[in-house]
Amino acid sequence: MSDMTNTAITTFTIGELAQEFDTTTRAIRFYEDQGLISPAREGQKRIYSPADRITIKLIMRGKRLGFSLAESKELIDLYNAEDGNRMQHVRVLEQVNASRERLLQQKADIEIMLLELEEHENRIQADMKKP
Amino acid sequence: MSDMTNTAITTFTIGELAQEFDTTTRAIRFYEDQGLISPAREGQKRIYSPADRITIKLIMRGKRLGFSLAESKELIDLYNAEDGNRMQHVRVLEQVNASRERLLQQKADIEIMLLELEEHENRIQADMKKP
DNA sequence: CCCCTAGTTTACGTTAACGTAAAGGTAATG
DNA sequence: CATTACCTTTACGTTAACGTAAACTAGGGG
Repeated sequence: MSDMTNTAITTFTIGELAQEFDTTTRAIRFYEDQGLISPAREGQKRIYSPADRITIKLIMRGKRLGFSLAESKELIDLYNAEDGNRMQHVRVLEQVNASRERLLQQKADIEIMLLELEEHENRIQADMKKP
Repeated sequence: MSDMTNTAITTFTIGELAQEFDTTTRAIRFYEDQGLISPAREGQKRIYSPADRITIKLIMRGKRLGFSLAESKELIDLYNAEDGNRMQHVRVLEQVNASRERLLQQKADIEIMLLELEEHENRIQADMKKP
């Protein structure tokens, strides 16, 4: 154990997170560069908190859905905006709705593509029994 | 009417399709360059068939889901592979399953993000009533 | 005949999201 | 004490997906 004074806070190294999310340390540093995460430092070394880890998880999920890093950053900033006055709140709610609509559109696209895949699969399987 | 000998086949110009799919002629020509479509020609001019139009629709849907053009091309080739022997069929079915799994993963990601958005929205709306 | 619109090719420019290489610091380990 | 395993910064390279500009053609209108 490295430090008994620590109150048992789980932290992660950049290598651990890279492995867990099947990415590279270069990528994770790049996300920091773009302002999506700001891990603590212990000397030179980056120390990632559970919250940082969640943020990376969100980034990866965004990537799977074709979100750009800029878009993911918007979402992250959205969730991190604790200090809201009413003006901010309204804008945040608008952003939430915009994101929701995008996701629903994607969901609809997925349903269509799944149906088309199934149709195609059926045609092929029918084709395999015939000649 | 341009030609009475034509048997009433609907065709499209590149400009029409660019408008319909809210993109540019440059983009559509690029897709051709990458081998995703091969429109007919009338002299120099590209003439797009309904099938070409469907292909472009598929490309656009793919883009909304974060598919690269290479990935969309795979799907298009998948659908266009009418001339299948059994070897081909097996590979096609594998491809279909791979695509399906990807889409299901995306769908799961979307459900999670929708839930998170809703949670966040609730927190904010609760926050707006308090102080 | 001139202009306008819509098409064409060719080619260089641009942005995002890292990859890759170089050069170095640090801590444990044989 | 030298090696190994991770970490660091800096910086140039790369790929995808077009954007943008230049220069040209073809057809219809006034």
